Amino acid sequence: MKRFTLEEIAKIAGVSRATVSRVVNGYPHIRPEIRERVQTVITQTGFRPNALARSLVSNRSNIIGLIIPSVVQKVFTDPYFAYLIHGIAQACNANGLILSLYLFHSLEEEHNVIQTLVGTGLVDGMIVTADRHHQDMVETLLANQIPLVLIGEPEDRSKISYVDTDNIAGGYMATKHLIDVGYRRIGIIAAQVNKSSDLRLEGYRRALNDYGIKVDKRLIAYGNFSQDSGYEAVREILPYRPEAIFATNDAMAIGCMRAFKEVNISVPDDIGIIGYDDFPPAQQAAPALTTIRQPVQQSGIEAVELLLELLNNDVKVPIHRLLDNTLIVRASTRNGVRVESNE
Amino acid sequence: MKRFTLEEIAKIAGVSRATVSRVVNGYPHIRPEIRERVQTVITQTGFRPNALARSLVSNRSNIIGLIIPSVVQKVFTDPYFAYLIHGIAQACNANGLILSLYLFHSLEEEHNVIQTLVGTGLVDGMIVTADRHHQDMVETLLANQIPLVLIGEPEDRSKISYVDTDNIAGGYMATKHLIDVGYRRIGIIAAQVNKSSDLRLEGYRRALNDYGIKVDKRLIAYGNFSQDSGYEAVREILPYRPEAIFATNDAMAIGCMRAFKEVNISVPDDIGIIGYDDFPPAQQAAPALTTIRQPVQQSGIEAVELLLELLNNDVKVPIHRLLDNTLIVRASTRNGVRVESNE
DNA sequence: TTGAAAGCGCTAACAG
DNA sequence: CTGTTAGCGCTTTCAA
Repeated sequence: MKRFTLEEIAKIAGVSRATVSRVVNGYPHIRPEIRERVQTVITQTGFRPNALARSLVSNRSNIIGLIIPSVVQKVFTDPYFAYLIHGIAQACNANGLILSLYLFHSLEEEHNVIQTLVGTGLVDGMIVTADRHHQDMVETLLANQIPLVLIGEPEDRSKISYVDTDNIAGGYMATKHLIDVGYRRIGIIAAQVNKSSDLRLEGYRRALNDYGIKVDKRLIAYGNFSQDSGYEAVREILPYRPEAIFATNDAMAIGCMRAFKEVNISVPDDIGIIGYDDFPPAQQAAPALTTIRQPVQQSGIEAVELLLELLNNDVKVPIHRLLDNTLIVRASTRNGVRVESNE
Repeated sequence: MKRFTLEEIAKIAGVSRATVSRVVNGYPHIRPEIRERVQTVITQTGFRPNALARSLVSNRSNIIGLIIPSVVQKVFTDPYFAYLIHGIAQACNANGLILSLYLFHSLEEEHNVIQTLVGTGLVDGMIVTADRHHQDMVETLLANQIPLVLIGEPEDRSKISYVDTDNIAGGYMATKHLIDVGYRRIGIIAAQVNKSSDLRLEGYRRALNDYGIKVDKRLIAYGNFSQDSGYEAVREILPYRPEAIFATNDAMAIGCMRAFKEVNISVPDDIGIIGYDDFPPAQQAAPALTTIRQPVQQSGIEAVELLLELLNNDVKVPIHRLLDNTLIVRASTRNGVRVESNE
């Protein structure tokens, strides 16, 4: 299939290049018969305007970049990124955007690629998955005036737009649920040096405060979001006889359940447990895990749409978008204020 | 940081636009002092040539597309894709290519996106992960003369370039290992309607033939690459007393081991088992799984490099690149021709 | 409502 | 060795 240019289409249709351009772009004031004539030639030839030429004059490439400054292995195995990319790709397709993906295997590579990219005008904007170790890259992007949306709350919220799920509210919701169904001594397994987990922990604190329950430090332990770390961490808490545990992600919650099983503590009768994420393993756990569902895919969509707004109405102030989570009650927390077990 | 153009740099440096272009592109015959003067201005201004303008005139965007016509959820949870994308991204970074990612959530979306993309000259070429259900998309790409490299062997090998790991050799190698260490009645758990598995099965057949072992149909069963399916499938074979099982992926092999455990068959003494892939779960299995390691990341790299060759020396004949696998001996197959167990 | 012409920022002959 | 010039394919005034 030969590639045609505007010029050629114009000649075939016996009109000017400008006219063809107008029908291609849906400009309204064109004599119907002309429009039709041109249209016919376009379909017959299979003409598609050259994206590069278009971009050059319009100064918009319709390409956005997604930067994932993490270990590749981790990224593509973590359901979080699956949902996120799912949402981003979906929104790109819906808005006629091309998604370009930036993955790095070393900081040096990251630096080089970003440096050679920036300033070339290739991408209209960037989405960066938050990671506190890559502040300088974000600075570079910002310095080069590349519209930017972060996924996840950054350290410094003042100058960057981001979308995130509402982790404080989520942590609050999880803790409140435990309180609602009657648990009082509530432990938490948080994650070290992780902003999201920090915020969920903050929600936990606020909920306890609001319900007049004192925060007991001995009921707070830390893991690293892995199942094993949950298993380890909860054993530090167990001696202090918690009635329920809030793990700041599902994997750690499942690790907790493994620990309970080993010492014959039954869920949810002896102890309640709630996770966070609601990725597939939560449902498959036995008993099925009560958890907080994050709208991860939706945050991908929102990120693209926010970026689009940034591009279109050059807003200067950073915009922050927080998405609501949902409490998913399953079998790992007890039902109402029931006290006795079924067995 | 203001964006400069060649023209502006030229004016500042007191030379012509062409000269600046030449130093930017490393053209050799330039008076050193001029080169240096221009270079200085470039670094001072932070000038980067506009990628779009460059692409327009050179007719090369240096953007390649990666099309993954599968369910997004599956893709980003499967370690196979993690390694593959790892390799592709790495090769792109190394070769100054931009990677654009095409994910679809419906056939309609796939069709629309491909249609609007094709013919715009935005991408120089495409890498498509093989999937036998998307032949028409491949046809469209081909019809539009978009240089194409498939990952995995397609149904019709005649007209498309592809890279794959050598599945026949891998299947042969796995089977031969089982024979080498003394197993004779060797069963296989293959996967339905999967080209890779078919080829591995073919390797199994050839190995048995070469060693004078008759293929026994009762020792062949099929799963779908999931752990559960391996668990189910192997139970069909067990009544026929296999001495060893070759599962055409690790997940099914692990499913088999679960089945063995339930009926108290011990690995590797009562039965040997070998998997295929060597993704992390293989190592973590107990006993650790003997398996065939596929160079998946390397196939990503090779795919990019092959595409690059296609782009540069417009070769017309399809090129096929088969990568070698490695036998990884662990604890799930016995050692040498040892017969008695350790226990 | 349409065409002519300028120009987006760059590269690549072609002169000199 | 360097500058001039002519585009790459498109959009967009500006006239007509």
